[in-house]
Amino acid sequence: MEEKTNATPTNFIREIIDDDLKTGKHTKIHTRFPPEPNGYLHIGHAKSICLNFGIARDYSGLCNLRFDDTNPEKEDVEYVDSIQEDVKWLGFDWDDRMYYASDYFQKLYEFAVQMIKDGNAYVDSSTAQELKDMRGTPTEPGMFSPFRNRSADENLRLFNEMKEGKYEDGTHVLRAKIDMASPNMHMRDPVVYRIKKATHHNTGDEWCIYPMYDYAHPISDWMEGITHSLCTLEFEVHRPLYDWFLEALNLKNRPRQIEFARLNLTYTVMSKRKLLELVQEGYVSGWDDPRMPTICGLRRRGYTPESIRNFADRVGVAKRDALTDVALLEHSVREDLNKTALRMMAVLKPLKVVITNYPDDLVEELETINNPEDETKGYRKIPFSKELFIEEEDFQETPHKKFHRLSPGKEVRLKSAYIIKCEEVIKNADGDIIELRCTYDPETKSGSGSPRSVKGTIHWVSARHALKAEVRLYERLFIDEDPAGHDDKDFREFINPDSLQILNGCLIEPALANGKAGDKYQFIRNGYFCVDPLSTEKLLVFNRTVALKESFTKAVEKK
RNA sequence: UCCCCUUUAGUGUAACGGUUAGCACAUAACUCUCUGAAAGUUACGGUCGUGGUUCGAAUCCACGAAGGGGAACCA
Repeated sequence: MEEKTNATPTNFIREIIDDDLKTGKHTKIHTRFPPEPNGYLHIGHAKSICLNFGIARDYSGLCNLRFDDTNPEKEDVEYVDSIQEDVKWLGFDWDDRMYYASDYFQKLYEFAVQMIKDGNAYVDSSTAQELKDMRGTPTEPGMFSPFRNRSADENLRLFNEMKEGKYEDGTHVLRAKIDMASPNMHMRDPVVYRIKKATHHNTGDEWCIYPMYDYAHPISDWMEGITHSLCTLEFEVHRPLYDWFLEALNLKNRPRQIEFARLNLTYTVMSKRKLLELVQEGYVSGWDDPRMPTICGLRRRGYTPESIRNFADRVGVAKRDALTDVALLEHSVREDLNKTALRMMAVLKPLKVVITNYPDDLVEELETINNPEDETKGYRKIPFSKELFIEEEDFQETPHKKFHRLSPGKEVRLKSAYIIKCEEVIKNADGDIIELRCTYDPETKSGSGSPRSVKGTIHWVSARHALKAEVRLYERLFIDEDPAGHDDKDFREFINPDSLQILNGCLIEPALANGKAGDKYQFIRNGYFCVDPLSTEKLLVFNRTVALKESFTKAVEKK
């Protein structure tokens, strides 16, 4: 369990850490995963979680979970709960180091007072619009606010009054005094505190002034003893500010911010706003819809934590914007499930087969292996009888030349059972095939050592013993590789109308009767499936996690 | 328009001045198979461009191009 054969590949961040360890800059590595509790975590967060917690694990360091909750209007406990659940589910543990940026509000306030005393911050009483107007543009420097030279005493008094709730939202802000002419807009006297008379999910009504991210983040990192503060590329231009606050407050043992490219996956969207729109506008059933790239969606879809961690390792970490092929994610689950999932017989689109020469009332209990990749998973019995169901598409009346399943006069092996031969095709008045009449060769029972072999082997269920089930097949949610990547088109235009297909008449082998939510199986020759949380004894519901790779249909389709 | 970042096969990533530029996924072919899966073998295919430095450049420099980010009292 401990030693991994497939070690996490190195990356530029690990190289920086190696170097910091070598030079003695640090002796212990400390990272953090700092989500804002304003939405559900998705696969992109999983990358960050695996990076931060993975580094802590590999360097015998620590990784904190910290809720970056400096904006009460957007945050909610619903999200802090789901985030904890998802991080744990992914297999990571923050021990007792779960923090909130809001835990630091008092300290943050004191540091702000210090900055005012040092002449590094001032209260600005301009309106938001005036602030915007004075900021200038990327090509033109900003202008000094008329409030920029208020005395420290006046600033202190005003800032305290802001805190005491004397002023309304938007009437004053605290600003860092930096450089209104900086080519980096973030350095043009950024807002440090704003007034928000809102109830905070953690601190309630204790505060009515809230620190901005740019200010709270470096200090929170510093207070937790973070050595490497990893974030995504869009914060690159914030780094000078991050460093500026640490410098202005003369803090020692400073954390270092390092940016990496966020994860993008083909055929999906990753922004919280877009995911929210998919939920709110009813394109999906909720945050945990199995088509969603959210952690809870992937979990419900049947993805395993192991497969997501392996995926994150394979994706790697770098600084260039990338669009990762979702096939890599799918490969990661297949790889994991192939080793762990029990094989089961399940017929999604049933076609009746009657074995005419099989005794009417005989039921044989045939033995089959649970997972050929893992002998220790053992064997089980499957009932076999005269009337069976096979997969509709495993029969072709006029077979394609390379088709080697069942067709008139041809033979096929029923997995773990017998070789059968199709003798007669029964059709209804409309000409639809409704039944196949076959004969079986009693000498070919599985495990009997029969020398006969046929090209095809198909799965089946016994009509009398099969259970009914609902099976949900999922396709990609979007028909475009990069639905959010078109300036001229809304991502909704690329929604795949056929991303969900519900099959109602599926028939599954009786061993599947007591599957519990989340149980994972391979339905032989069909794919990997898991029991949906909404599944009941009365109505078994399965989600297809991912189909098996299928070279035959692909080859045929190409012709 | 100004600032910052990035650029290696179809995709993702490695190589840190000296390797036939590696690995994974994808794709294709074959072998095997009581899953047309898995497994195994093979194939395919790459350093953004132009100059320069150097005995030697994916790697260093310059210029250019392309992509991304940046002007919330969001994170």
